Amino acid sequence: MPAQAKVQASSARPAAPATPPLTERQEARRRRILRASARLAGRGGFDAVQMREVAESSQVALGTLYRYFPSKVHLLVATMQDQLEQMHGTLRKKPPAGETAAERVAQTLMRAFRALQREPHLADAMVRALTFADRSVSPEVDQVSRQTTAIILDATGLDDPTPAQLSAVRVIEHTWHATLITWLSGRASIAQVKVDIETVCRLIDLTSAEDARSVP
Amino acid sequence: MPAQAKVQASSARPAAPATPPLTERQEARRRRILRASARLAGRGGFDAVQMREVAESSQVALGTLYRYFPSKVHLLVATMQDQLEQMHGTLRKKPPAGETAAERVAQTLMRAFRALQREPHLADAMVRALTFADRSVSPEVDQVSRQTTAIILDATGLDDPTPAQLSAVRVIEHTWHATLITWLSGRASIAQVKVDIETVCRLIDLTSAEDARSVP
DNA sequence: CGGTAATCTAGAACAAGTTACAGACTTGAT
DNA sequence: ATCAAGTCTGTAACTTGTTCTAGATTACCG
Repeated sequence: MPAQAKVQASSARPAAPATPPLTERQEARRRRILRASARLAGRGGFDAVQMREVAESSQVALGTLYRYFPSKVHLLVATMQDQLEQMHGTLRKKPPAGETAAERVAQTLMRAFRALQREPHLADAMVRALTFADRSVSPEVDQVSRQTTAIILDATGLDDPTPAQLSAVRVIEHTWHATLITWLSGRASIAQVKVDIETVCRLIDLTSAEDARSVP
Repeated sequence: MPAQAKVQASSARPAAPATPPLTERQEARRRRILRASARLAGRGGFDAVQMREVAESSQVALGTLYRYFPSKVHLLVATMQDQLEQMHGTLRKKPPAGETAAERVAQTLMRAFRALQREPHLADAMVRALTFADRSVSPEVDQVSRQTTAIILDATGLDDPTPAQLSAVRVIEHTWHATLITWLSGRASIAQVKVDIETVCRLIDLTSAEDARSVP
């Protein structure tokens, strides 16, 4: 185990744990790496993101790449964080129109789904990395999870979710990832994905209705 | 691409596609490999299943191992098929006691969950392989999916599920895998897993109620 | 039984993730 | 401006999944 201080992700995230601030050049390196990663993933998916090539493509030595991102999975999960942030920004701009929370969430997720469809290889690389991640990547995966939760909660319009609603959101999130993977590996059609997303989203209305009933 | 005929899985599965029958020694080899795979996975999880070691441990040459299972992921997915079959057998013996279908499914899944808990490393290896699998493993992954669906449908007691119910079952299945992974990577407690499983299982009752209403 | 095609073995070779290391470059404090 | 500590670079080495090859062995057919 090397005793060097690990460079951690840092950007517009609010609750970042004690991260030594990066210099401008370091921030620039980090961005170059993430950009190269996304570009390569956009071509052949997970396998096309080769660490040597990422390093070369972002004009950074291999050792440096590993200092910034301690493994390929870390790199791809960070890439996903990055893309999710952008997506959250985009989705915020056009809030979903729907009667029920379920409709709004389903609509938002399908919108996100279509965005990812445009770059299926990139989506593949990111989601595979996410579900393949082991304990050593937990903090980063958690961060992605929080970001996704935020997107879903945004769509519901809820601002003080109950535990039951949070559970529903987690289930929706899981379903979103799983359907994405299933579609990416060609085992489900878009139509089926849509149906399943809509099915799971009803859990939001279900839990909301019950909470309303039990707190008169 | 090698032009050799690929040896395919074959055991008590009903709808196996044209698979040349294996000789006794071949069947024995296949079992030795699966046993070694499960044993190694039971120790260190995904990483501990090293192809050379599986080969050595099952007294088979590396090339032969690859003839039976064309990649590590194929091997682990096949291992999962194998374990699932056993588990389905076990679960059948004690049908779940519960008022609603949702309760019975949740109970069955938690029972399966506890079974996997006993060998967390093995579970880790299998589920990680399952979600990491790419298109080339689709048939095998589909088979695992069908097996899981069968377990869930068994628990519901339904014998002629509607499309809406099948969608609910898929969502439940996805949630089961995802919660398993989340628990295995230490990002969720058993309590949370239980809550989420119970949450998603209500979809079964929900869809059943609606189908009943629309077909008076 | 004899022959032939398929299968198996042992081991080398290759690919990509990861680690190690020596020397050059930056940064920050004095 | 200078020095010490920390970073970055270039490169080689190591690990493990995967492929390849040549030569045994086995299974099957007449």
